[in-house]
Amino acid sequence: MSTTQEFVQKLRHSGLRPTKQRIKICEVLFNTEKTFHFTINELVKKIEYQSSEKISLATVYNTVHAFEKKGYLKQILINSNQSYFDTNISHHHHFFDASENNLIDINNDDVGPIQIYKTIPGKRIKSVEVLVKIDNNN
Amino acid sequence: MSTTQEFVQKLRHSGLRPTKQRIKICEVLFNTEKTFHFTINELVKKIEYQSSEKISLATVYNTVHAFEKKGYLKQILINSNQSYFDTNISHHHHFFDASENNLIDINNDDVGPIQIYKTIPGKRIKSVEVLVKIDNNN
DNA sequence: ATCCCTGCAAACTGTTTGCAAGGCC
DNA sequence: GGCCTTGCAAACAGTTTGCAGGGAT
Repeated sequence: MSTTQEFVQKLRHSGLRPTKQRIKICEVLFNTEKTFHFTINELVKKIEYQSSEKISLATVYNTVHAFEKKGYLKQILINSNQSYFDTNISHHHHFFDASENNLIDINNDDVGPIQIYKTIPGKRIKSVEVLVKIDNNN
Repeated sequence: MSTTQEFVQKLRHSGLRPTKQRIKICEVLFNTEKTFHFTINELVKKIEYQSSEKISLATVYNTVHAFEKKGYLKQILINSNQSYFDTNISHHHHFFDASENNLIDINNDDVGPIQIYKTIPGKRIKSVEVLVKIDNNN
């Protein structure tokens, strides 16, 4: 749990003005025990539900992208018509359950070391992400 | 290199009528030495370039999805506003070069065995895909 | 006072759909 | 002939943009 003051500082520290909307979005995103995945639409609904106030769609997009650029959110790499974001910014992997269109975290510890035996000249590895597709067991 | 006859048979065998458009798309997709990645738009342009005839966008979408369902194409799981497809249907992995928005294949042999130490009850692993993000080395 | 941010609507992009005309079996 | 397929345009969904008004410093 964080206080409003901490969010204000966090925003200031990133060069983002602590507006009412951004603070509200911080509360919805970061005032939880567990990290979670969301789409912009889900986030908008969550905001309305939690505060009975509405934040303009464009503002939500702006803010989410600003937070992603600052490293407070990660964009999830699955192919979908909509963008998924993750409040878990630690390095981790995902199960993608195709039968339910559901995404589940896998901790870095739950994946053995990965060897890549191919290199690209002039390029350096930035991250290695594993996507495990799963299915109903029948 | 394949002949038109082989494409006709391939289509027939899949329960798809061998129309002029589908045969043309087969030629563009499968009459190459190397496999490649593409978006629908790139494919449309490639068709126009190679045959100076235009195939309706809706037909290209239909056909690509039909081919994907039949296993002749794979959809690539990167996050982008557009869908990427791959004519390489063998199990393999990808480098994603963020600085150039470029996707490079990694053969299955070039990735060591991957251990997943987490299971989801009632679910079975269908595939494990690795996405290696790379960067300019400076 | 200045500059940044918000909110609305319009614009845009990739994709899907409905339907009439045409092609394959 | 019957059914599938094509092509066009319209519809659709998610996202971005332009701009006027409002808020933060």
